[in-house]
Amino acid sequence: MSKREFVVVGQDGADACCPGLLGAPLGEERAVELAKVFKALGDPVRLRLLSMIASRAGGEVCVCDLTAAFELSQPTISHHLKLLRQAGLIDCERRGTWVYYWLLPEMMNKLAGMLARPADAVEVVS
Amino acid sequence: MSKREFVVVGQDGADACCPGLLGAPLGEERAVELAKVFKALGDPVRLRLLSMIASRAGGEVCVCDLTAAFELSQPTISHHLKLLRQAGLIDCERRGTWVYYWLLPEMMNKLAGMLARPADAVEVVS
DNA sequence: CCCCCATATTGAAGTTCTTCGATCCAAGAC
DNA sequence: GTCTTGGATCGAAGAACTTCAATATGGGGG
Repeated sequence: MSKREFVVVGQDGADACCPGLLGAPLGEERAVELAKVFKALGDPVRLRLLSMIASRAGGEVCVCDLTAAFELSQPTISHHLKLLRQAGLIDCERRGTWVYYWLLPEMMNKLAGMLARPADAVEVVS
Repeated sequence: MSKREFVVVGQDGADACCPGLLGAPLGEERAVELAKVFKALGDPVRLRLLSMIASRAGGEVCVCDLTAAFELSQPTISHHLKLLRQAGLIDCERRGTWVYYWLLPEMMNKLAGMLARPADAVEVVS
């Protein structure tokens, strides 16, 4: 067994996001947090929900439209939306009878930054 | 229920990657494929493994080093490495007694591109 | 040839995830 | 107030995931 050790760089404060996955070994805490978000993306239904929400022109989608787009029960869609919201990927608001969801681009940018190679990661134009 | 429909743009051929999550609603097939990759990233152990592999200077890591870095059994690490490999994120080769793993940057770039906003997505400098 | 070491595979136990039907809550219409 | 409709929550069933001990495989060394 080649005796080399891994120096962990991770956890540089609550929201400091920047070494990325590819720059230095991830600390366990940060890995647990990041994994929650990727896990939220790890389901076809949730990916399609997110994509529908993100690509809608006005920036907002009514739950009724989302539910109608799948052959799944309404509670199931509601559950997936909840997971996406808990992952920090979307948010919602009730307006009268309907509830509208929209994308939170910060989290998407953060993830994209984590995946990009260190050289490319700098470039997240907001 | 507001009667609007979603036009699916998805599946533009095997590996055409480009509308991204945020540009147009994802087709089911593409969602299923993408979800597999994100699911592979949705576990803290696998995230750390990937990060260790990606950040290692020489570009390659011996399994023995990876196994030593966790308090998990050797079969468990082996299983996680297999999932990462099946997701197209890493590859490996046996050289004598040891097996070495390395990152496949194409998949990382593809994912980063999917998450980036359409405007930003163009910029994957190889 | 037989033994040893590094990984992979198998099989099983416990946990978590996905989904549903049933039910509850919020808000508008009457 | 009562009714209706959109959406969230609850509880349960089945599938999938994580982990381990045991075992198999592949190569080098004696």
